[in-house]
Amino acid sequence: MTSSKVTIKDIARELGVSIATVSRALNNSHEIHPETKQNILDKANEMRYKPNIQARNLLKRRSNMIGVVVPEFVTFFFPEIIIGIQEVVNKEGFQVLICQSNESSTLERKNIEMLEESMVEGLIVSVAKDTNNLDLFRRLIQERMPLVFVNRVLPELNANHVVIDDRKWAFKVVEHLIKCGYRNIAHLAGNEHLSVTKQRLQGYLDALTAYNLPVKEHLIMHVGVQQDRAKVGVDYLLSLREKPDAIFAVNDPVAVGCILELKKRSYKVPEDIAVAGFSESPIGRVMELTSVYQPTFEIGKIAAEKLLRQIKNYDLTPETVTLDAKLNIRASTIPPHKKRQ
Amino acid sequence: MTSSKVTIKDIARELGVSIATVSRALNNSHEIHPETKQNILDKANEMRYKPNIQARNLLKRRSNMIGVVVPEFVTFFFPEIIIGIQEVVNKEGFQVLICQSNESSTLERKNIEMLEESMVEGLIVSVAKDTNNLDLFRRLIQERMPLVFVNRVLPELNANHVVIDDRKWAFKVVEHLIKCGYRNIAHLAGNEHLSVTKQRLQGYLDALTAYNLPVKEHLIMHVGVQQDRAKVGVDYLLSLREKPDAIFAVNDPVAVGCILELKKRSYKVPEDIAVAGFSESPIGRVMELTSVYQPTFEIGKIAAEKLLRQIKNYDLTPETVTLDAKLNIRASTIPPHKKRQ
DNA sequence: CTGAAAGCGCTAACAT
DNA sequence: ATGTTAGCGCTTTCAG
Repeated sequence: MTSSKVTIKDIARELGVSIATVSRALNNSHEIHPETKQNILDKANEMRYKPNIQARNLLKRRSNMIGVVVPEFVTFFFPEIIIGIQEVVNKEGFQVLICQSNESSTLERKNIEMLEESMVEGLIVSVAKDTNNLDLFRRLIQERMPLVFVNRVLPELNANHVVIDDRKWAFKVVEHLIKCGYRNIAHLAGNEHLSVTKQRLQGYLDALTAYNLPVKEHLIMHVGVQQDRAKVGVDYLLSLREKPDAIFAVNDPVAVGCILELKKRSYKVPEDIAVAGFSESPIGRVMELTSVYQPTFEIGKIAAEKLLRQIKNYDLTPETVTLDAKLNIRASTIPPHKKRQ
Repeated sequence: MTSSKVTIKDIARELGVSIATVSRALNNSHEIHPETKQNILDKANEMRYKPNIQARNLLKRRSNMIGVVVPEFVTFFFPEIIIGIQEVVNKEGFQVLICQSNESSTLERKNIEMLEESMVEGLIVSVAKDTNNLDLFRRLIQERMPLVFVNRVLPELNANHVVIDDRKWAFKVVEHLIKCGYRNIAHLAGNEHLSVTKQRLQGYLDALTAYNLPVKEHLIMHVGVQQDRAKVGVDYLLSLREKPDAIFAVNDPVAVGCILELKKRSYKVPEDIAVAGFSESPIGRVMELTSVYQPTFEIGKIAAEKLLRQIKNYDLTPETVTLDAKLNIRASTIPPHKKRQ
């Protein structure tokens, strides 16, 4: 019934040749008579032969699979990275095993262990929001598992990283806000361990300093990276005596959450409070949210290329690739006619 | 270096036992002395032994992998279905190979062939918008490949399907519009071959008929399922002498596209034209779009369960599972105070 | 309770 | 150009 029952042995028996000859025909070796080759190919086709990859993989000690672990894949961001990855590795005959850690470092660990058991030849990882134990990754590196981090990376590790310059682009966002005349700019930051959180916060601080604005600690709050976390941030900021006139959120989900919360409280964006995000999302675009566009496909592609090179043992020196990005200014931060100053 | 170099042979040699004994210990067989077993387990641990799944799979003629092919996974919908799938099959020790056809039946075919080559034990598929050649699927069914369709199904095929009642829920959407007083309800339909297109169109027709409203062919247009396709639909509908007062779009992306296009032309939603979608999306929620919620996780879970049962040969009679859904009414269709009538 | 041996499907020397 | 043979790492009879 199932076609995968047919093996080269069957073809060999059927044609009265040896399995080696069949194998040669199937792998179009040159050391085979064209006629026998054609016969075998025809027969294989007729018998609906399908090679058993597992046998071949066992022999070659390969699996032709890589693993990808991301915090989630229900929003566009990681899926787009994954598409970039697939595009590159499929072309090289690799399959991709995709796991989502659901922002839990425990599940992340389990995923990675599952992927190891599945014998993936390499791993592309974007860590969960609470990942701060690096032992697992240290072990992987020590065991020479090809490994590339994307977006949410672990700079402490001597590994491959593919990122944008979060610090620089956060600076640009805040600089834009300052140039629009906003002076009391709050920052809703992400989870403390995350590389992107630290970098974007630093960019925010850089910009204030560069433009001689005071850093007000009470305008900075770590709320996390998810949309529903915006509420506590907005609640807090609006409770201040001196309310902010702009909010720079760690990412688009939080920024979108802010806009919704502000609207709920009848604050107008940007008239009363401007809002900017990061890692431009489709939903942010629809809401006219100022944000930083990340080249997601490109991130995936570059990460995949680096991983393949590592798998093939080309270059083994870990390296950080920093890709370009773009600040897109939209209605959520454009003040109506020289608002102030 | 690489831990996966250690085999049961190595452990056996190290301990002076046979590989059979090692195998027994590792598979906690009962026919082994507890002490030798413990020794072996300790040694395996010490040597960082990792079983070679491929060898085991080869022997057992399994792969422990299933394939999933969806049109895309950058919007929430299919990712959520996939999460449901993973949840079920991971628990059973299966891995999931995910492919996106990018709405192309050609790529869909390639994906499926790639998955076959990877020796997946079953397939969960949601077809591309232009899939109308069923030969590939007929072959799969004939070759007894376990197969479940979700959302975009092929009713012509005697296969497993997991869906909601698109016709019924489209009826409910249009019924709601009618009850709100809208009388000139247009339908922007999807690609003609798609099951969901046909069903939702039928539900639209059902509702008009049920409420004794005339079916106006010129208010129906097949535009496709992607957001950017809304433009041609809106252009057309607004060019009519008798413009519609409501639009029922085949899905949320098209509905969102409509709202954006209407706003661009200074039409107010819902005051000038109401808009309803289908398959509620996060972006739709933010835009206050009336839509039908689909139980995405559940769809994935049920599909996975059916597939596993097929793989294990439990029940082989193909079946269509119809899950419940929910109409969520939001601002995009609520007329301001008995608008008309 | 343990070991020897066969074999899953395939490739790659090594012969012929 | 083709066949023979030896495994890849593992499980599983079948003997002892």
